Amino acid sequence: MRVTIADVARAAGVSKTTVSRVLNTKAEVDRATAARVREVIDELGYVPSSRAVGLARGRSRTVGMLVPSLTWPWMGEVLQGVVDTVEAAGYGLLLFTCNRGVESVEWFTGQVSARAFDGLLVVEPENTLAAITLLHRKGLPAVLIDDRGHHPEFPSVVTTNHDGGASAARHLLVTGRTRPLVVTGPLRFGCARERLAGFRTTYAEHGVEIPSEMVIEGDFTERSGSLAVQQLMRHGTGFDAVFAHNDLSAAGALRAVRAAGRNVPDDVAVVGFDDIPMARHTEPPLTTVRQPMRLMGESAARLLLEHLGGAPPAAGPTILPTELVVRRSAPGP
Amino acid sequence: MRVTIADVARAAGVSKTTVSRVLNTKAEVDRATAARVREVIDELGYVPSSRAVGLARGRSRTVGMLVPSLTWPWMGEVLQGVVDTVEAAGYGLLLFTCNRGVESVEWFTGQVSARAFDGLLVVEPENTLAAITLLHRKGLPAVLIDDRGHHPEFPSVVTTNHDGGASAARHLLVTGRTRPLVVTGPLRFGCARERLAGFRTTYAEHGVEIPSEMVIEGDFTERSGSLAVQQLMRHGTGFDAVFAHNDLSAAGALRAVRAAGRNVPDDVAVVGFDDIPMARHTEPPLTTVRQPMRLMGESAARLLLEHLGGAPPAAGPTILPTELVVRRSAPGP
DNA sequence: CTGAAAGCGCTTACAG
DNA sequence: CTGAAAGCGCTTACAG
Repeated sequence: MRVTIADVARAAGVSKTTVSRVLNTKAEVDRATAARVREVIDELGYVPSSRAVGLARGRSRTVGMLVPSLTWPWMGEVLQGVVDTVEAAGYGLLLFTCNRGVESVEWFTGQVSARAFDGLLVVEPENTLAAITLLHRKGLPAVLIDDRGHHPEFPSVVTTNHDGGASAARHLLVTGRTRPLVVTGPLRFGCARERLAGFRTTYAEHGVEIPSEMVIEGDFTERSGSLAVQQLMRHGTGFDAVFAHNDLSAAGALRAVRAAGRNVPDDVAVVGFDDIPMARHTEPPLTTVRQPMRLMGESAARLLLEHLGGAPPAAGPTILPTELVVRRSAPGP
Repeated sequence: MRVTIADVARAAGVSKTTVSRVLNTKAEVDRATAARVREVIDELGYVPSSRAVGLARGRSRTVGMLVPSLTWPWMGEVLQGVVDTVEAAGYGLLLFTCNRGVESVEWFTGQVSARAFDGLLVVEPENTLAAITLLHRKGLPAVLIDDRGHHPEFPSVVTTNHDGGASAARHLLVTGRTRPLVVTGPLRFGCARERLAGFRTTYAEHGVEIPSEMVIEGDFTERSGSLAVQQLMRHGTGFDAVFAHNDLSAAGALRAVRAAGRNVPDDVAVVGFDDIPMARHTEPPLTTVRQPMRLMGESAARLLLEHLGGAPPAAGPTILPTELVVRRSAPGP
């Protein structure tokens, strides 16, 4: 039925060994023989079975990728960066989600044990970290993307969260905002703590201490942005800016501010984080700290592939810079 | 190093055949023997190698998915539906993109020939259709998602594009809009033609023929929405509504209308198609025809899995209903 | 430069 | 109910 290496060998009048050699371009094959074999391969349309190759070689030329959810606004960019890089290197990408909870994790670890892939790319695993650490210690090469929790045990690709927070602060300070509300991400995440620290430190350097009631912990949802704003208003606490730790909660904050009849940016400037597609479509469009998601995906994939190719695992995180994107919700001076 | 079926057999004092039987829960194994084998399996933490199983069985319990791009706003939903369904059935998902053009297609067809997966899910292939049709004819089970071009040769999952267009028309008619501008998708796509037909027919049924200068072909980009509006305004042609064939171009149209100093929805109502996350964040939020993207992913996956499980391929497309989501850009009467 | 043979880790007739 | 053996389609020492 399907054409195998044996068919090619027979048709070319050589051994399977020789066919295998020209397939893998080993040096020691006679030029004429190689040419003949290649002809037969084309003629028969032969393509080696990836399963058989994988079994014989002990690796599958496939990398796994585990993500918490595929519907997060910036996940597509990360994924695209990963797929492009991985494909260009001749690897396949096996995709896993934690969407179904424990069941997902079990299925996933099963796939690891089954050696379904050679290495793993992980985005923010939250509840899977224990499992992944275990697998990693047992020898599964892995790279973390946007390591929320700081796990120096893993190679990782991260953005400059601290700097990003600082750049938001500088921008707001330059435009004269001295009473900012900060809507953070979950503070158990390193990225949220860093964004906050960068922001706060910069304000402090300019002589402004941000009081604790002006820092409200959110959870990256739009709702948490609205709630934070409403809470502050209820208490009658004045503020002239909002720095939210992602664009979704920034959009929520922005909406709540306007719903309260106050103008953005005249009364309150709003700055987000991420620069998801939506950020250009809020009213007014959102000033935000851009994370290079696609590049992060590419870098992580490259790191993993290099490791799979024999290079030593990266020591320390790869750090990619954020960039402030100024739009009308917080215009320049 | 890694524990194999031979190790289990030895430790349990049985043959590999027997271990394989309990692994695959064949009936003809003695209960006590089976229990002992299972114990050893747990003890040793044995998991069968997916490569070896795949090679021996001739199928890999993996499905491939080919998408044009991962960064389209609704792709995440489709993907999530697919992954959840596929994982729950114990299959892996191998992801491919056409992002790198010809190279991608070659890589992809190579993976097919290499039997890297058992079946294929495809979203809107545009330039890959020839290749996919060939593979399909050669026996690759495949299901199309949101078949843009109408290829009855393939099983597919689609939405009610005609109905969707009709529901947009009814909504606008009920609110008294008699001079609508239609910004279509590329008319080589069946979905765009159907949305247009549904819309036009409904208007015609209510005695309103939409003149051809009020139908402008777009390309699903935001820019094409803005351009269409600007073009019409330049010509001084009056209109009191816009129906755009996706939310991106609807957002562009909406923005252009407002930039021209006209009010949405008072002067011009705007209706989109898709209901991507952004639709809730335009100003004003977008009324749109919702496509059940996640459900489409789930349905397509289920169709493919059934086929792989031995069921005959689905005859005719699976049709999932659209739903009009009313927001402020085109409120109800 | 080339090939026979063993091996990768499973499954599956076949025989008992 | 159980096992020996062949087979899935490759790669890789080893020998020549």
